[in-house]
Amino acid sequence: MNSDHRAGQWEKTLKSSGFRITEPIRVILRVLAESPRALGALEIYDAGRQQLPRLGLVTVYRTLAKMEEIGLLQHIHQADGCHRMAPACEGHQHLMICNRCGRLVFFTGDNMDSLFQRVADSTGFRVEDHWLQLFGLCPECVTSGAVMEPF
Amino acid sequence: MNSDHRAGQWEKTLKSSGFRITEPIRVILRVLAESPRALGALEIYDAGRQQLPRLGLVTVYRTLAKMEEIGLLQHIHQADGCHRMAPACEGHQHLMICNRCGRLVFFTGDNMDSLFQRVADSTGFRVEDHWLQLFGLCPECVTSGAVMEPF
DNA sequence: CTATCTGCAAACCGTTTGCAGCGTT
DNA sequence: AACGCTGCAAACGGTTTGCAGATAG
Repeated sequence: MNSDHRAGQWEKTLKSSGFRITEPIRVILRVLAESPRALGALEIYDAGRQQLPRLGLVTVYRTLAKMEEIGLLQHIHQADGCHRMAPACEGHQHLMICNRCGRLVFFTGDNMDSLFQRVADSTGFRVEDHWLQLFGLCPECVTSGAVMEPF
Repeated sequence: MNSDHRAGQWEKTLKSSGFRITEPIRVILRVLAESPRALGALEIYDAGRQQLPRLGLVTVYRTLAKMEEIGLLQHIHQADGCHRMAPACEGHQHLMICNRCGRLVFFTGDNMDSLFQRVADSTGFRVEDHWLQLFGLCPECVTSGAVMEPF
């Protein structure tokens, strides 16, 4: 299964970064890897406690911080705030977020460099990094009907 | 002066949206209009108290909320959080943020539609909205030397 | 065996709310 | 004169820290 594989990869990277692998961490990795959408710390905590009732919210925060630190996760910034986490983009990937179900879809926006070059030429700004997110409807929600409130 | 003009425009829009114009609000508008970079509520509070010592932090929050509600301001999402506010983008404008001094530069990214079309075609995702921010060095910081920590 | 990780409680920080009085309109 | 706006204090929600005990390596 794909999410098992992702969790396994994350575990390996954490271990090789010098972190110890414990049961709470394994549970958190599983919750994150199985979710099709970005999750807040409290959501991870709630889902995780179904597998490991003694799990603490603090452990969730500390694990998320480690994973973000070594580039496994990223904060997702949405209109309602910035507390959800998702797998990090790789290479030139960017994120699309479904306004209806919250599903994340990664895509590769390869040709932004010409835009950046144009902007740099016309403003004198030296572009070092960029941040692009698209919002809309994922294929499932396009076919299944009307637009609703997020989540 | 340009920032006076901007503050005046904001004041007019607030008034025509049914809000009353008071001294605290005028101070907050002035602080925002004069800043070349995005400001957090506490920063606005501190700057505002130099003009009006009895200004309350709560009033800052309430004024920012009104201004965001009627489309005058936007939240700026940066690596260190999402608590700073800046003038809203107009039309097809996007934002560049200087990694060194925080200066905001607006630019018009007119030709993103073809990218969105390509992404929509290849993923089935219906793109409804997008969000693009560039990070780098503003012209002043490019010429004045090395990259430093933000702010 | 030791350093790291854990969970709890409490601190912390940015933001919001209840309220009585003030000031715009 | 009426209603919105103000500032204060206190509540609030999300996140972080101090600590003593548990556990991975």
